[in-house]
Amino acid sequence: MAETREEERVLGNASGFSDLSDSEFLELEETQESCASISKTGPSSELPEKDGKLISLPKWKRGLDVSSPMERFHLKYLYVTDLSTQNWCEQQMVYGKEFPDFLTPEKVAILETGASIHLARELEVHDFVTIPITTKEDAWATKFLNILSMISTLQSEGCIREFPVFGEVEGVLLVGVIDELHYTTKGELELVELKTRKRPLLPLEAQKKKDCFQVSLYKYIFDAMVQGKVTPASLIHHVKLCPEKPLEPSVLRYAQQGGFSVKSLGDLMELVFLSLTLSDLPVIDILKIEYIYQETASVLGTEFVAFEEKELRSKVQHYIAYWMGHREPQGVDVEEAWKCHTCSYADICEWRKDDGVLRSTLEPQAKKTK
DNA sequence: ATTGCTGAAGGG
Repeated sequence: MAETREEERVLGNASGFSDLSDSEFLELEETQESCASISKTGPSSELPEKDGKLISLPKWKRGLDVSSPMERFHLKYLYVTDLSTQNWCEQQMVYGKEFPDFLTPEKVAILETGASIHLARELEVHDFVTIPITTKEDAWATKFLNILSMISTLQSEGCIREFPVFGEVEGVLLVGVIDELHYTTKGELELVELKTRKRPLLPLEAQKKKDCFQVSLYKYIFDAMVQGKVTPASLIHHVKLCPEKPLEPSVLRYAQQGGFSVKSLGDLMELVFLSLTLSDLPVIDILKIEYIYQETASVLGTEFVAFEEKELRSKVQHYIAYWMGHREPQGVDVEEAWKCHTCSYADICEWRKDDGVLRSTLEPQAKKTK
């Protein structure tokens, strides 16, 4: 059941789209895979050498490099979880971008278990239909179709899962997915973020802090979307989308099946903008995090997060400053050096070696300049 | 080739 990048799932019948059979899409999917597979390259081959030295970029690119991390990593946007990882340890997040797939098998297993629990919950509220896509315009169009159907499901049935959000923050586009949105019996819009845990223990304060930051960021972006602050133009600019580029026929057909008379991505974006702002969607009233034990699914703890916009904004400003190249990345303070114990990059971490953790123990006042 | 590019989250 491996999925490829050339296909994209959209919501199935449960959400108001008419009943196109899965088999029809599956057939298309096979055809697509066979012709697109050659263009697919493997994961980055930039791995640490045996002697422990890192090779991140070819030598010719080093030294003269004055570009921002956004440019260096060829990023058009960031994920919400990039920033929450950055909240945990900025240096670790940077290594994660430089050397993806650096996780231990144990960690991978925990993450996979978490992912499958999330998937099972998503399947409780809607089905998947597979649609072949070829361009990023197709991918975004599929996302928009999902948003349109989810808005109507939320307003009619009161609960949706895996709602995509995006918006420009501090000059950078942030993209993410909200686990769950539902109306409470009091009619308030509540966000739920589910966190599964390997061991039946409550999260540490640092973990909670990071998760609170994550859900606060979701609210910030979602609210901006329903308030009309996220415009098609901004998205086109950041993602460098071509709103007039022809969409894959399968995507167009699916849009029409859903009753959306759009002929281009541009049309679809306008429709999403209108739907977001004119569907009487409220801002998010309640932010809730639920920690559950992976093995039994029993609830270990529930956190209600007080949304502090100013505090959130100043954190985001600080994080984005790194991405824009306005400051160097930093690792954790010595008080949080325990985080290094479970970090995949501890062995190669330059922050640990020189100016980071040790600096604050050895030379609390005077910073050494390299 | 000096040129390019992205399901997001997954847990600690």
